[in-house]
Amino acid sequence: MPEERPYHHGNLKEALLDAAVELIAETGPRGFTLREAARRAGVSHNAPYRHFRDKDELLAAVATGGFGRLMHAMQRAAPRAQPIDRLRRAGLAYVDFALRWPQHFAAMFDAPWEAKAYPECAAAAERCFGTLVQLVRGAQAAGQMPPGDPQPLAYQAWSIVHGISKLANAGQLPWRSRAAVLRFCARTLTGAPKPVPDAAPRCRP
Amino acid sequence: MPEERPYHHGNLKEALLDAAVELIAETGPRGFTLREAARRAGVSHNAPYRHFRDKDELLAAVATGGFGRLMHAMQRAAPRAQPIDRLRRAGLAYVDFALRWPQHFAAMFDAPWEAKAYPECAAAAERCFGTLVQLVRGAQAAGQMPPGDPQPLAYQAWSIVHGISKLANAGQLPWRSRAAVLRFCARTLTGAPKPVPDAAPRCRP
DNA sequence: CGCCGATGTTGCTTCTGTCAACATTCATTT
DNA sequence: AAATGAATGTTGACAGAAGCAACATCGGCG
Repeated sequence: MPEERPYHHGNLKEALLDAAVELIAETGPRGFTLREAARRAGVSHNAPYRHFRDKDELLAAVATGGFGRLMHAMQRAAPRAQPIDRLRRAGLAYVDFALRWPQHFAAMFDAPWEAKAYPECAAAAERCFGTLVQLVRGAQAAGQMPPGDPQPLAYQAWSIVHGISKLANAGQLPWRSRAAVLRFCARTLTGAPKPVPDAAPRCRP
Repeated sequence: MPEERPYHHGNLKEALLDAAVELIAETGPRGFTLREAARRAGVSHNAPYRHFRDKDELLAAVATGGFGRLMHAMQRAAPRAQPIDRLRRAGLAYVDFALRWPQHFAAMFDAPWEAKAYPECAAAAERCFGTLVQLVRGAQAAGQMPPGDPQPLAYQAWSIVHGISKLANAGQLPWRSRAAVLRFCARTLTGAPKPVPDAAPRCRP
């Protein structure tokens, strides 16, 4: 196996993706630069064009990878807990992911008006959402969520964790530690203090 | 009052802000360019530096204005309805704002890791959140929300509408019309189908 | 009337994305 | 085994943008 990269480097595509992820983690999607990624991969400023049509395609590839990681993080969360708890843990995993790699997360969801042109990325996002729907379905089957179409419920759950993630990353939430934000998220997901509760009379045993 | 701008244009700062808002609405914060803003304002590419330290400061000013508009939109929402309904309407106004000016909304919340350096912008965001807290307080006073510290409740409400706004703008929600997204938001805020209900033994008379 | 600070302009330098032309290597075919 | 063509990388160019410096123009001050 050729460990030396005399001229053809071997797996530039992977190296570029890694460099891009690293760069984005450091300086954000905005500070990210094709040339700097090439520099870090040890190739000339034009080598990336042999593997990606343009800058946006590399960004899209990074986002695609992010959706994969996010999906696995959600799937790994408490795989043998009660279905409803699996869903909650998956939500916490979502927020945890967003807080650990805020820039990567931003690359996945910001500047999407053009990302729509990358079907692989859209498919990865779709799969990611699909696991959420599956989790909701599980909770429904266990009678822990109201029956019916799971999609609206999944979208609602997604909205909550996504909102917390985005606001936290934007520095708009008052908690500074990841643990504190996750506690807030857990409290919100448990629904103890319903965000905007129904005005109907509450049942208290 | 000098209506002519022979050499000194009179109110370049305002004109630049307007041009920037317009430009951002067209091409997004990413496509935004200081030089193009200057071009639209009819001045040379370096005139903006007399009014803003750099590109980011102009962006921050645009974001600051956005927070003001958003706040007013929330305050205008159903000013004489039931407190809990005022809160819901304010949430809908939030999402409506985000959907109507997605790029402006993005300028307010994306790339914030650096926006923190602009105290005016942070203050505007703070005021914006403050009106939300006030609305929650009103609902609490009317007995329509659980008593206690209104801040966590306000943050939860904010997270929901923010999540819906961001996902919708990212094209991740399935509804294509603004009205449909707003209906989804209204349903979510009414809380009829709780997103992730408590797993604790349910009280059923 | 002459000076000064504010505002606007022209002209650079550096960096980036992208195109075009050229170089190197590998695999395959003869 | 030598040659050839497709991948893959490299060098060099150009346009556009951010930002710095030096210069120009204007209004208000003595």
